[in-house]
Amino acid sequence: MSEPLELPVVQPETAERTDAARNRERILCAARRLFDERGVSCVSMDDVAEAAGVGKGTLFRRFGSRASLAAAVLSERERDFQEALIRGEPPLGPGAPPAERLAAFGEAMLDILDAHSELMLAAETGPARYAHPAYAVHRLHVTLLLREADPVCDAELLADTLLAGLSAGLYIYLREVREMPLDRLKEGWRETVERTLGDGRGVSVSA
Amino acid sequence: MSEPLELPVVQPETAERTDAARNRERILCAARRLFDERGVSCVSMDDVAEAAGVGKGTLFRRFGSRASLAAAVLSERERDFQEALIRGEPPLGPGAPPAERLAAFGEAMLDILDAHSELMLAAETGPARYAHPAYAVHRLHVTLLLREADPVCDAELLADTLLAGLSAGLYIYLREVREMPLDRLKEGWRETVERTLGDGRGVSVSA
DNA sequence: CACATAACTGGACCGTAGTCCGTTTAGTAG
DNA sequence: CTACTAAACGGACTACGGTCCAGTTATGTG
Repeated sequence: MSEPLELPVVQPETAERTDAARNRERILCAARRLFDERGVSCVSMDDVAEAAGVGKGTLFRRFGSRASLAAAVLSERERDFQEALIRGEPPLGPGAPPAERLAAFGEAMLDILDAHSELMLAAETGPARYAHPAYAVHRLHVTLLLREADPVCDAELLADTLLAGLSAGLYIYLREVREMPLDRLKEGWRETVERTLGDGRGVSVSA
Repeated sequence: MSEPLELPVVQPETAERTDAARNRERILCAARRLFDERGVSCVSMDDVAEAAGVGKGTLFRRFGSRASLAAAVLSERERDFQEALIRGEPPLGPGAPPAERLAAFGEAMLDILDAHSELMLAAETGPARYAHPAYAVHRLHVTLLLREADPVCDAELLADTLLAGLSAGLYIYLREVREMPLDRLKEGWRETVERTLGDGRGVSVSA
């Protein structure tokens, strides 16, 4: 409690030049539009550069990779989500017991995946997922909840393991290949959380 | 018990022409050697084709993609592993209680990852992991163990979730970026299995 | 305003995975 | 042995992600 966590928000040390800022906006805008129109996988980086009216070099200077561009397009959602985790209403935000917060976290992630799976898949290509600051935030959040609920567990490791179950690749496979409905995935997540944090099965909950 | 499972072994419906078989061997041999010499990520498909003395078209005709070639190179290990799962000694093979078999399964997978992480990463690029027959075998194995240990759980979903924690991408991240030793990952897996299958905490095991 | 300089720009360029298709060859039937 | 055909072959080709660098421009300073 108190100072919840220092978020690893990326603060540019040097202010951006005005033309650079303008191009960043153009690129993000064009990317959002194209991804929306054609589907993420049918949009190449050249397409984005051309639609934004900038050179390819500029595009890659701003957003080092395709995965990173996808992540940038997602960043607003992610900002809202992080806000809800840290300062929002329970059970997602502070106030609820850790097991409930963890359950709510997963369900919220699944909703985001449901809405943006293609984009999130593009954002976690290769090692990109673990390198992204958003992942670090999620990991820290889950780690703290686990540690709070059960101080003796290996929370650091368990957090990464649990988050693996919320990857976009797995989500798309479960939904599209295995044809599981969203509700089943949410129920499964709740089950996993209960089992992981000990839902009191057997252990008297009368306290 | 009795007929354990029908394994989805890929049986070519038409016999391979002798030149085709020869080229397959050449390719596998060259790939194994190059991967070993330079590291998987420093070997291109052109390199493999040239070293094998075949054209690129032939290479892709035999092994539809890079991921698939990597999987083929791994196939012997995988065959031995599957053999051990189905007919080997307990606790990996039949005979031990499901929770112990599941723990042993994960530890064995972690050993394989330890030995072949680069190759396995290459084999699970993109959606390849879930499409590969080996994944189907692992999934079925874990599903059956879960169902046996706890008939009321959603074993199908839980199996995929647990296997997500054994992906090559996560493994490499945990080992190389987070610098966790192999033993810690094994211990974490055991912990996860215990929590998932109820290690008897509270619930009387006297039955 | 003139200058210096650091940041930005665009597009030519590179290596790679994967495709296409005209040519060659293994296997078979007569 | 010859002829035929389906399969296999190989390398030119494409599309894409990502890099490089010579030229341009925004911005602070005298």
